[in-house]
Amino acid sequence: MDALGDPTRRAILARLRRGPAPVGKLARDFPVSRPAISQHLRVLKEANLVTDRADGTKRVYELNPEAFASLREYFDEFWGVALIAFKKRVEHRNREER
Amino acid sequence: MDALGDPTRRAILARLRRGPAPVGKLARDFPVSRPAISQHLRVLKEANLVTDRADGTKRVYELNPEAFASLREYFDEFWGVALIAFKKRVEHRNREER
DNA sequence: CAACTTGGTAAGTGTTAACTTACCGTTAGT
DNA sequence: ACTAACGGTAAGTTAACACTTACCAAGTTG
Repeated sequence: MDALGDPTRRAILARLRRGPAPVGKLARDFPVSRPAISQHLRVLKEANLVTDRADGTKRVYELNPEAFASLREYFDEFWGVALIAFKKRVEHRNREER
Repeated sequence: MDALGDPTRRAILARLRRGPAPVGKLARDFPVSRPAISQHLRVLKEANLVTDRADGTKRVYELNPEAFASLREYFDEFWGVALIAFKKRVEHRNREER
């Protein structure tokens, strides 16, 4: 979640939706230096949002489907708890008004 | 999305799942000062994640359901695009292997 | 092997932002 | 009206972080 806080990282993820890409190509697509991209990719990798593999001298980064599954799970669970609590409050209020 | 970058703010949201709460109560539940909570709440409010209303001298903050709906929408759309791109790549690969 | 491409990392810099204390306005109760 | 409770805001400090340049390691190609 912390990894999603930075706009550049979100942009990198958005770019990776279209398919895997090596670091250099990503750096060319963005108005920041290649090392900056590398550092962002490290954060994204530590957050398990992307995976990487070597391809010659290149290193290809790709979206990690599992991460987004668990991210969605997180939201569903969060929202689920909130809904249950909301229902309980409504019931409680009705009971008092009776 | 930027608003979700901070752990304290996520904790505040998690607390608000259980129901609305005034600033002072939130401040007592967290290891930071009341002004810090106020500032976080302002960010959350600007991000439309919470709503607030006056109640005497208290100010009650509450989760905003709409925000989470649109947040989920965001993820669904994001993930949808990625899936479509993935499918296209698979088809393309099959065509080439033939 | 030599030259080139690619990318990770170290070191340094500037800005942001999360926190603190201090202060002020507003509402409630006696 | 006075006092207490509540909370927003201003000002200042400190730590985090997004970025840069410089350097180095590893792989590919002639």
